[in-house]
Amino acid sequence: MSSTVPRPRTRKAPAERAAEIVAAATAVAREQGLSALTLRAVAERAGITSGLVAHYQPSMDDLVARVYTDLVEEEVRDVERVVSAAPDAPARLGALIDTLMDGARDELTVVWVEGWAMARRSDALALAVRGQMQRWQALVEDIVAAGCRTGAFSTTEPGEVAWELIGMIDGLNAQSLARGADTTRFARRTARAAEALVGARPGSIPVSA
Amino acid sequence: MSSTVPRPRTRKAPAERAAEIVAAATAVAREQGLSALTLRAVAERAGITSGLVAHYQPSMDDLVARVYTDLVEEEVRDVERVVSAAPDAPARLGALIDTLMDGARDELTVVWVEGWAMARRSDALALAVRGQMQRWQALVEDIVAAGCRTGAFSTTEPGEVAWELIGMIDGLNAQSLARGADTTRFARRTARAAEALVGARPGSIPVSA
DNA sequence: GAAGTAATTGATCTAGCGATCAATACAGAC
DNA sequence: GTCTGTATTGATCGCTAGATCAATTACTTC
Repeated sequence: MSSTVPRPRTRKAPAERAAEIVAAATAVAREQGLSALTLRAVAERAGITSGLVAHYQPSMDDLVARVYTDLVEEEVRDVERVVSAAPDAPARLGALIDTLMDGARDELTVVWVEGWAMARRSDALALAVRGQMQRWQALVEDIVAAGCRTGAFSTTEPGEVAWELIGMIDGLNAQSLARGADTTRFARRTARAAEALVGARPGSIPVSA
Repeated sequence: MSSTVPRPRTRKAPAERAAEIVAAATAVAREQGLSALTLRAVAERAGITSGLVAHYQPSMDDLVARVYTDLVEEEVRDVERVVSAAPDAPARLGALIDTLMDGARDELTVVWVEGWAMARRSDALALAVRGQMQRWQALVEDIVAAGCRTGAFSTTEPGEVAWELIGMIDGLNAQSLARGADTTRFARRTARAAEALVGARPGSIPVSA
């Protein structure tokens, strides 16, 4: 029976439509993870046909990489803003630990855990993941290097320490995701570990949690 | 043309065949990751039909969970053996860090990164992941608690510290996997962080790397 | 107001997934 | 040597994925 009523068409400028599609994809990824990014899921979210999504996106792999990049970039900017509000290097490192472990970022944790896994089958995504990791590393290295100049920290390898700090925090977030536990209670202890890594006086990195 | 030559049949005892299938699946997972565990991939590896794999495995989700459990359990036993060879708690913690970060476990890192990601869509796997995480935690907690009794460590929460140590190490391994970098160079620094966490004298946890 | 451009649809193709099952042929019991 | 139970095959179903494309229709332009 119900001879399908033809879907009303809304014709938009290519740039606008393309932006909408990326926005829809980003929303899907945020809510359901990167692996939920299918041609059809994005289309439904954007209120269009899967064919149109494909028309604007040469391949799904590319879209996934793009969305990953966008999401993480936004997070890095957020954290950058929070961190730069703190007065000195120890306070900044504390603020970094606080924000990254306050449990308000579970959606993003899902995104990059899936990103790590999926990157093994997608060159585009692998590239994106490596690129965003370097953003994080640069952000943290800046803080550590600044602390060294002040004399608050004393490591001779801020770059390496930065990698280690990120790895630690990411690992704890991923673990909490898998366990369904809260990351917050690890913040204080993580600050102690961070002091050892950057060579700061014990207790000099403040965390609020 | 080529009327397909019928495949020769080898009839085996159910228990034997079942074991073969699990073994084949484990091999596939080790070499290509958990996400490569398909009915057909396992069948090809075992030299049988996909139908037979399905016959012995009620569902693929279960097989994945089973393989995950087997692989991680084997790793835990390996590490347990290595660790118990060390004379005291600090040496054991050092040995733990050494083995887990010597780069010889990349295949396993792939397995549990994928495990974390896939667990979100498979209850059976989620259960397995949580179970194996607790195994790890128990192993590490034992070491930390022993160190506390000796006086080498001084934390009042060995269980929590154990979770944190595991999270750290896992995160660093996952990061190295994604970056294509070597984890080994983080071992020494990780030992310093571990000392801060367990409350040990700086430099008291030995690492060989 | 007409014409042409191109954004959009909807149907379709191929591929791979887990799962199911009638038919087959192997191995052990007698 | 024969029989019988069942391990095993091979074909198939239903589903979802990415991708492609002719047909359609909504805009812009003149």
